[in-house]
Amino acid sequence: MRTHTCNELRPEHNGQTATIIGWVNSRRDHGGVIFIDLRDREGLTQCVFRPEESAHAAEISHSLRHEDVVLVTGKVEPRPEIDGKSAVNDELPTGEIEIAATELVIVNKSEVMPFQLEKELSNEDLRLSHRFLDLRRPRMARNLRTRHLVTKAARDFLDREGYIEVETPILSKSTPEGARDFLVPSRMHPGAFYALPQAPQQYKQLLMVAGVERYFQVARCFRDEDLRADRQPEFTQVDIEASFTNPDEIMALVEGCLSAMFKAGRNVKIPTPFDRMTWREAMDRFGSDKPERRFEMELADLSALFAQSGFKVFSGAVKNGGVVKAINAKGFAGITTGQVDKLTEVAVTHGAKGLAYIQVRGEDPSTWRSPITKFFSDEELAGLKEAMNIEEGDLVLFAADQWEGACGILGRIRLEVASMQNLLVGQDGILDFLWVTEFPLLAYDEEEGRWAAVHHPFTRPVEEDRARLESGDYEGLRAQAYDVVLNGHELGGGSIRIHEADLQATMFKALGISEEDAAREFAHLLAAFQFGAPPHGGIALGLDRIVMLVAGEHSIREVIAFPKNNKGMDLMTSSPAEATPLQLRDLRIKSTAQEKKQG
RNA sequence: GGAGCGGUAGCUCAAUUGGUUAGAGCGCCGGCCUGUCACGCCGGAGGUUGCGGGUUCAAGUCCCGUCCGUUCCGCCA
Repeated sequence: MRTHTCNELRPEHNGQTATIIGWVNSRRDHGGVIFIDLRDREGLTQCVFRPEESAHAAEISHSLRHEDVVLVTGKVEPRPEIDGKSAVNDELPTGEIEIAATELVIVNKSEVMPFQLEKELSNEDLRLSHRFLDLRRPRMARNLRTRHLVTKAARDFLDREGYIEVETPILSKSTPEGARDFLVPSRMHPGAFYALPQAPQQYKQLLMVAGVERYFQVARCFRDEDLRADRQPEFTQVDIEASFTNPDEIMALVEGCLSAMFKAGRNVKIPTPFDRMTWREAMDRFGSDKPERRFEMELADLSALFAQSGFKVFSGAVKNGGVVKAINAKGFAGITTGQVDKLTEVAVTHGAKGLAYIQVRGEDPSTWRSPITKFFSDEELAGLKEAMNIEEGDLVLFAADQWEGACGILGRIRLEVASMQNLLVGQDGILDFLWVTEFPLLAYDEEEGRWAAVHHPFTRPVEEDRARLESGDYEGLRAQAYDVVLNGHELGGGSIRIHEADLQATMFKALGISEEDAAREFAHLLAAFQFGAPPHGGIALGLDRIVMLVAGEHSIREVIAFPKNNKGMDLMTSSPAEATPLQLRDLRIKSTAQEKKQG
C-alpha cells in the first residue's frame, strides 16, 4: 500500500523509496520521458517515468489516461536542473521533488470523463447527475472540507459552553402553521402519515421542559416549498435552545459560535459584539429586514417636505398615512434607459405603480432631468437638494406608499442599483454582521384574511406589548425575536419563547386557531407548559448558508454534497421516483394508474 | 402559479441582415517527441442546432407550442 499521500513528500525525503496511490490528474508524454501528476485528496505529486529506470513501467505509463487509479513506487528525487534551468515547480507544495518511478500498477482504469475537472462547468444538470465526479474538483473538495471544519467548530464551541447535542425525530408530526410538510405514509397505520420536521422547534422546547437547559443539534430540516439558490427542500440548521436565558445571552453565544465557525473555515477573526438594529430601523434606513450595509445609499424620509406638494402622488401618499422615501445613488445620473426600465420593473414587481427619479445633470434644479420635478415648487426643490445632499452626477429615486411597502420597494431598488453600479465588486472580504431585533410579532395576511406569526407561533411578545396582544390589538406588536445577518443574508433567527399555557392559548387565538384545533395539534406542548415549564429561548442558524458565505460561494448547492436541482430532484439517483405496486399496496395507497383506471 | 435568461460537437462557446458544406479552443483517437508541469508538433473522428409544428426559394437565426436548466417573484411560521 501507499507510504505517503500526494502532498507529503519534500526534499527531506530525497533518496527514500516511496509508494503513492491516486488518480491521474494529467499526463505529459514526451515519447521518451513521461510525467504523471498523481492526485489524492491531499494534493499532487509528479511522477516521472524513464525507460532507463524501468522499461516496463515507462512502457505502460504511455497508456495512462485521465482519472485512472494507479499505484506508483519509486525513489524520491530532487527536481533536476536542465541547461541551467531549474525544473522546480513553485506552484506545487511538492514541486521541489518528484518520484522516479520503478513500478507502476494500474489499479483501475477510468472511462473518458464526461467533463474536465480542471475547467468550470456551467451545465448544472451534468454536474448533478455526475456529482461523484463533480466533487473531485478541487473547489468542491475544499468546500466539503470547509463544511466539516465549520460544523465541527460549532459543535466544539457549543460543547464548551455546556450545550449537549440531542437528536430529535425525523418521523414527526405535521403542523398546521408554516411551510408545506413532506409526508411519509405509515404502513402500520393505513391512511395516517408522519411528517418530516420543518425544524425541531417543538421538540427542543419540550427538551427545555424536560430540564435539558442547554440543547443544540445539527439538525436536518425539510420544507416542501419551491427552491432557490439559497434554498433546498432539505437543509441543515445548527439548532440551539437554552432555559433561564435572555436575548443578550443568546446573541453573545451566537457571536462566539459564528466567530469559531469563521475562524475554523476561513481563518478570519470577526469582531464582536455585532451591531444591533431594530427591525423598524432596518426597514426605515435600508428597506430590508436583512440590511446590506457594505455600501451606504440609505433611505431618507421626505414625507414632511412633500406633504403639501402639488405632485399628488407624493402628497396623496402622505395624506393616506403613508410616506415619501428616497435614495440618492451617487454618481449614477448616467443611468441608461434600459437600466431605468429594469429598475421600474423591479419596483412594479414588488407592488409599486411606477418609479420616480431625477437625473442630476448640474447644480441648478433647472438642469435636472426627471418626469416629476416640474410638479415641484422652488421650495420643494431646494429642500430636496438639501435633504438628499444632491450633487451633480447623482440619481435620486423615490417611492411613495404606506411605510412598510415604500421602504421595501426602495430597499429592493437600492440593491439593484448597487448591482448596476458594481458597488459590491471586490467587497467579498468585508464581513458585516448585524443583529436585527424586535421583529413584528404578527403580520396581517391579506390572502387568508387573518393574522399570521412573523416568526412562529411560539414567539414571545415584548413584555410591554403583551397587554395589547391579550386585548386583541395586534397592529405593531413587537416580538422578542432576533435575526443574525451577514452582508444582507439572513444567517439565522430566533426568539424567546412562550412558556405559559395561557399566553400560548392567547397566541393561538390571535392566529385564528380554534381551541379544538390547538388542543388537537399542540396538546403535547400545552400539556408540557402546565408542569413547570422554564422560561426559554434560542435560535436556529442556517448551516448551509453560513458555509456558503465562509467558502465564498453563491449557491448553497456548492456546499451540499448531493443537492437537489431547482425542481427538487436528485438527478444522480433520479429521485423522487414512482413506488412499486407492491410498496403502494403495503401502504394501501392507490397508484396514479389505478386511480385513472377507476375513473 | 408567474417573469427573465439560456439550451449549437463530450465540455466551454462562436456563427453578421434569414443565405455556400454549422466553426474554434479544450477533451477524445492515431502518429512524432527524454525535462514537462494546462508540454509541444502533425493528422483524424465527432452535430437530427432540446423536441414538435409553422412562415420562407432558403431557418441554428423569425413565429407558435412544448420540454429541460437556471435566476427572481409568489411561497418559504
